[in-house]
Amino acid sequence: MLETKTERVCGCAHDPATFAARVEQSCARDGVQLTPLRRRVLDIFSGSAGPLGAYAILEALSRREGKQVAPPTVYRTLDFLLEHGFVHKIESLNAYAPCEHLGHAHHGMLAVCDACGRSEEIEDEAVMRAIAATAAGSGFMPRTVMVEAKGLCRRCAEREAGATAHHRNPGVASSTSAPSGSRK
Amino acid sequence: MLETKTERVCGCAHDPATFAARVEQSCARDGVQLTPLRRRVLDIFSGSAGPLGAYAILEALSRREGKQVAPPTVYRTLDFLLEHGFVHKIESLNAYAPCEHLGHAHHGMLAVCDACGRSEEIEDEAVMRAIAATAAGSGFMPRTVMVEAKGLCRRCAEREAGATAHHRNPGVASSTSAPSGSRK
DNA sequence: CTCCGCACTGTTATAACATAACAGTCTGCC
DNA sequence: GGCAGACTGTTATGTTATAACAGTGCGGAG
Ligand SMILES: [Zn+2]
Ligand SMILES: [Zn+2]
Ligand SMILES: [Zn+2]
Ligand SMILES: [Zn+2]
Repeated sequence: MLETKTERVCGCAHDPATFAARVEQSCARDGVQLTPLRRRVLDIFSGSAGPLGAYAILEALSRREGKQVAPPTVYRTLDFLLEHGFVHKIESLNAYAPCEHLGHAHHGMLAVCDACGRSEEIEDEAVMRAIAATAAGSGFMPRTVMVEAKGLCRRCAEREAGATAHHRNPGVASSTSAPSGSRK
Repeated sequence: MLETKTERVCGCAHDPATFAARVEQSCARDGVQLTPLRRRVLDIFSGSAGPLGAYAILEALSRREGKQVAPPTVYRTLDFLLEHGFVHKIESLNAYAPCEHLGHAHHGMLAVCDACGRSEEIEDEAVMRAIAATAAGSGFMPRTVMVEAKGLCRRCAEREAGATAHHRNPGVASSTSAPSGSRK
């Protein structure tokens, strides 16, 4: 919610605040039906600093609508967004994150920060080629491939390095827990 | 349960039937405590043709013990096996599979067959190097990496190719559902 | 215009996956 | 004996996801 715009190699703007608007344009262009409900869920993603669990979305939605929303409503919306590649599921977190590379037929590697809970989607043509090659070598024909890494994002890694340099702090900065409805 | 021994590049025997015995040896060598309960769970893995969900293990265990077993019993056993690298969790399936590369400090890619439900663990030094490089390029410091592929294993791919060649069968061979407690 | 199908949403109930918290047992050590 | 630690049992509950069916609104065929 504090972070905006980070430049990447691919050159596209990943400003979370404009995520919903960009998806909206994409839908208009492709004749895909972006209903009010779906749009509200996109807004919720736009306003989040990290991946969201289905039930976190459910709560945000309930707050926004002023009345209780049921799980299938959320899961159906997520199905729609997943099918169209507007969001990705992070399996190791049971959470969902907005796609940061809308439009590219990217094959993304998801990197999740253990410290701040944010996720980022890294372009990785080389990784996917390596995986395809390895799979082919064993006779396996992949249809979908998922790569998820956990570790420290640049910001958190730098902050931690600084902390240890200053006062030899052994405790990990994990009091800064995940920003939104996911645990583990 | 029908399949035995498949030879791989790495040269180690992956016979599921001997999985429990091999883990047992490993524990004896390392002074790790392999209790009867843990051993029974290993046996259950040995007797399975594919990944097992926690509740599938629970049921198998309950049957074997003759009395109802509770979830924590299973999850604690799985924790033990995971910690020691004897089994892996397949996040995209919420299921667990025996390690096929006991002993190697492997970094495995898990390949799950959509048709027969089996999983295999493929060695992939190159993939892990590519991932590390990609991550480094974006400033991310990975601690753990997960690679999961879904598609067709060699056997199923061949069978399907044969089927389509013979009578132009459009229906996927998905009636041959997953072998054990997992869906999706 | 009417009827129908289709896409979307609402609602209730339940399935599937996972953990918290506390109690009991056994074993080895002081 | 008394105690600590590792393991297991037990009860209850939390979290994630889906099944099944009902209602609504809209556009096109007849
Ligand atoms: Zn993406
Ligand atoms: Zn971070
Ligand atoms: Zn392994
Ligand atoms: Zn197969």
